[in-house]
Amino acid sequence: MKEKPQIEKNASTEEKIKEAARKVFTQKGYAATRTRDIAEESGLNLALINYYFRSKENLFDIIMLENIQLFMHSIADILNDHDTTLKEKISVLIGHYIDMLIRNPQMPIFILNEINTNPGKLVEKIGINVKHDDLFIVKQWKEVAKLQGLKINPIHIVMNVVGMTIFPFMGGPLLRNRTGISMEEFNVLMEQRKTLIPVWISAILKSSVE
Amino acid sequence: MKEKPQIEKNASTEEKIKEAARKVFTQKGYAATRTRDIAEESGLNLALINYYFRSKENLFDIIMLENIQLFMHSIADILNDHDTTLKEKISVLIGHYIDMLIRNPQMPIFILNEINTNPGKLVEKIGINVKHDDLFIVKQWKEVAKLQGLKINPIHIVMNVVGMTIFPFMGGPLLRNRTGISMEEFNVLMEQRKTLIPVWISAILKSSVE
DNA sequence: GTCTATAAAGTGATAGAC
DNA sequence: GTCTATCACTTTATAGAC
Repeated sequence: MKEKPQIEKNASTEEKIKEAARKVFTQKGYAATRTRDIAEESGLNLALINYYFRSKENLFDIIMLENIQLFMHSIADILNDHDTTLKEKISVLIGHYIDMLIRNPQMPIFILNEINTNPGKLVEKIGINVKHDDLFIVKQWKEVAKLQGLKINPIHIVMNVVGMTIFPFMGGPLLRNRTGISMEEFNVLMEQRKTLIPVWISAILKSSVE
Repeated sequence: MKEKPQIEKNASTEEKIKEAARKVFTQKGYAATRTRDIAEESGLNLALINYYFRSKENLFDIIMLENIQLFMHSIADILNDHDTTLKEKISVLIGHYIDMLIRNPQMPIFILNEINTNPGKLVEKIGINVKHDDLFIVKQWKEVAKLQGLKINPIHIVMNVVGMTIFPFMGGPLLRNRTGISMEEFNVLMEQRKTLIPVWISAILKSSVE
């Protein structure tokens, strides 16, 4: 996996602007960031932003699309892997996301807030490009559900996995403020959750037999 | 519990502005809302906003403080109730929040986003005003944990309860878009979760004995 | 490609009439 | 208290020199 440096020294001007924009947009949101902020953050001139990207909105769209692709990246591959069990898929997925969220803790709140603020505009850009029913994990779910007699809407399980994985990062700043735990301690807890959440999901499934 | 009408017809001018501001701020966030939006939404004049509230920021602070108080309201009472068990407290809390979130689904993303955007400014205003260790629920947790031999940091349980309860509302717009389920169907799922989440939490606790 | 200067449009806030 | 008109300032975007 390619590591992305905070501000690459010898990057092209275009790339410098994108990196700066990614940082500022993610931190302050679209409306609150000024093109001047991006220029300052990148150490470049204000006019260059329009020279390379034509407009603030266009630059934002590019950044956001990349963010979303990063978020969706490899999900389909994981969910469609024919060589892993259902449980294994869940574990891999959770580990994958927690790793990414430790590096980019502000991403989910940024993405969800922009979706919320601008309903319709962003949602259509998000596509796994795979029909749900074609995913191997759906077949596996149906098998397991039948075998174990699970009486539960799988959407609830999805909500639980995603909520338990992502939410702590969204509430992190507030939580750390209330409890006084440090960023390092917080990340240790998140690392623990990589192994804990799959266990909890198993327990939830066991409690959902009729 | 007092029901709050969307736009009260015979409300005072001050209250009309507050209602409009609450709506627009919650939908678009602080930076993206213009005082003109609030004026238009309230059906009143732009100048009245400054007449009654002096500035956009001051109005926002008032709205946000009320939102946070609504969010925190009665939590301490529930957590400190000497007449309910630990499990009952969790059930009451979840039901309380899901009811509120069905009415105000955008609230969490709004609040968390503003906290994220403006670190420090809002966090200090949020206070349960009760020392954690004084809460009766903490005592109950310790008892239960000792009795059942629970080996788990209670912060994980808090994250799970809050994440499973609140996150679905934050991801709701995206989820509905991807799955095609309607707002009504979504709310039915949320109603189900009032009883399901407590069961799941029990299952998680059972799986956490050493 | 990169910069300075400035146009063009928006935005929070207020003065002053009613 | 409420309105219209307007000021003062910010912000995006571009023209034009280098």
